[in-house]
Parts: sequence; C-alpha cells; structure tokens
Amino acid sequence: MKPQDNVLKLEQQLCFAVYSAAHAFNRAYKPLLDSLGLTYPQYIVMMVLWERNGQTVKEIGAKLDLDSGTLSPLLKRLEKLGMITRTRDENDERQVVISLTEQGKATRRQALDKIAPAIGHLVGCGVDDMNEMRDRVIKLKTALDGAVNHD
Amino acid sequence: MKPQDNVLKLEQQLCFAVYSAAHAFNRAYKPLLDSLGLTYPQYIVMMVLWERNGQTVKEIGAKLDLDSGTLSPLLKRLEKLGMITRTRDENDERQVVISLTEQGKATRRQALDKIAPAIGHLVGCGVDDMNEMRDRVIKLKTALDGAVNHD
DNA sequence: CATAATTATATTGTGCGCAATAGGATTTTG
DNA sequence: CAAAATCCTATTGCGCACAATATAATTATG
Repeated sequence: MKPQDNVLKLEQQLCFAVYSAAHAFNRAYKPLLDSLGLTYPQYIVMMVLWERNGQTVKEIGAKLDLDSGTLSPLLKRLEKLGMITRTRDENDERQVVISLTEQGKATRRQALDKIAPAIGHLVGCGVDDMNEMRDRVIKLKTALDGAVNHD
Repeated sequence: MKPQDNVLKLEQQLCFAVYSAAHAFNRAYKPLLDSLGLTYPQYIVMMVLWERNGQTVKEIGAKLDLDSGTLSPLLKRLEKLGMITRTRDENDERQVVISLTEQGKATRRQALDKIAPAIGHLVGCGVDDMNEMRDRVIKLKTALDGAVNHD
C-alpha cells in the first residue's frame, strides 16, 4: 500500500471526527432539549436572543453562520411554539426583528436548570480541558472559513 | 450577572464550536467534492467501501453511525450515479451488499489527486497537530456516546 | 415444526443546511 | 429625482439525519 493511501482512510480524518462528534453532541443534547420542546438549532437561536433580545434575522445568522433559507422556517416554528415574535422594523422594512416572548424568556431558566448542569457530565472532562478544546476547535473553524473565502 | 449565566453563552460552548466547525468543514470540502460529483456523506460512504469493497448496509452504518433511514436513499443516489451496486445477499436475503463499480473504484484515484493534497492547506496546521486534535475529538465523541447509552 | 422473537432494510414524516431564485425596500448614482 | 445597484428576507428544491413504523427474512422456542 502506498503511503499516501492513508490519507483516504476514515480513521485518519479530522473532518470525519468532527462530523461524527457533532452528531454525537446532537444525540446527547436531544433528551435534554426535548424537555424544553426545542431542537438544537432552535436552542442556539434562543441562546443568541437570551444574550440580547431583539435582533434581526441577519444578526442572528451572522452569529450562527446560518442563512435565511435555514432561519426563516426555523423562526416560524419558534413563533408557532410561542417562544418569539417576528415584526418588521419600522425604519427599515426589509428587516425582521426577532424578540422573545415571556415564555421564551422563561425557557432560559429551564435551560439553566436542566441543561447547564448536565454538560460537564456529558463531555467527560474538566472545565479547563473543555475550554482548551473549544478554543482549538474555534481556531480550526476559523482556518477553514479563511480557506474557503480566500482561494 | 450570576456566574452560572456564562454557561448559556454561545462562545463558551464546546458543543457550538463543534457544530460550527462541522459546517465549516462541509463548506470547505464542497468545492473539492463537487469535482467528484459527491456530497460529503456520500464521500465517506465511498471511503468505507474503498477500504473494503462489498459491505452490507449495516456494516457501513456501524462505521459511520448512520441508520438505514439515512443510508437507504443515499445509497440509491450513489447507485444512480453509477458508483455502486446494491444486491441482496444470497445466503441471507435480508441483507443488501454494496459493491463498488469500476467508476466507483476510479473515483478513489480522483479523490487522491484532488482532495488529499488540499486538506493540510484547509485546516491550517501541521500533520502532528491535526492528528492530536483528531484523537481528542474522537475521545470527546466516545464520551458523548457513553453518556447517551448509560444513563 | 409452527409460532414467536429477532434482524436487516425500506418508508414516511419532520427539521435542518444550503444553493438558487425571487420580491420588496433602501441606497447609490448619473 | 429617476434608474440601477444593493440589501434583507422569503421561497423552492435537494440531500442529509433521525424517529417511528412497516415488511420481509431468519432464528429461537415451545
């Protein structure tokens, strides 16, 4: 076997490891999120709004790297769930401002109670390891983004 | 702000970092895979078959953590593309054996030419860093899998 | 050996994720 | 200030992911 053949082996690939870990995270979060009635993508949209209420679709999309094709239907589902409201901006009617309802705000406390305590247990390592790993993964993502945009 | 409030901040979360990096990988691979006519999930199925030709749907699913709901339609698309054949096992007719066509085998060489050389450039780090990170991410995935199955 | 339980794959339905496109609203420019 | 360009959101179409269910084949059990 030629040496470069290893490159096409699954277990060699960082890409597959990340792909696979993302799915594993999703599976691990699912039972926790079910108790809030949210999917993971809906949950991270809620996190963006819990940090600052009243943001446009574009602002949310920039923070999550998601476009309107993903967010528009997702936000309609969150509206249907009673978590948010969608209103056109008075000054610029192109923009839609997303705001939390009282129920949407209350769900934050449920998340603090049910999800936050479970995370450390899920990932099976201490806070320091987790933070270091997070920073590395973010660096990786940044490198990938750069490679896409600049060549 | 209470200290535990940080737990619900997006930039704190390893989970979001991994989710986001997986999408970034997908975006970075896409132009490379387009030249092979494959999506990333189709590509990793091909990698499994390049390692050993003639595997059942179940075997492929076990290696990729994907179920028949995902694989059945994906494999039909690969068949339509002329990459694989799907044949019922003679001894156990419940099983479907997936085999590479000549075109499917030839695509491996294209992958070696076009994709393998680009990866190091994409991730923006050396092979050693890449390998260490891959091992850490795999450990993370294993921990997550364990947390899902045992509580 | 007939019936029950198990196994392997396929199907259906829902929700992303993203490319391509469309439709208005706003801004730029001649 | 009118036409063109740009900006923001929504829609459509396709391909995953995965839960739930269905179907057919095989194995286990009484």
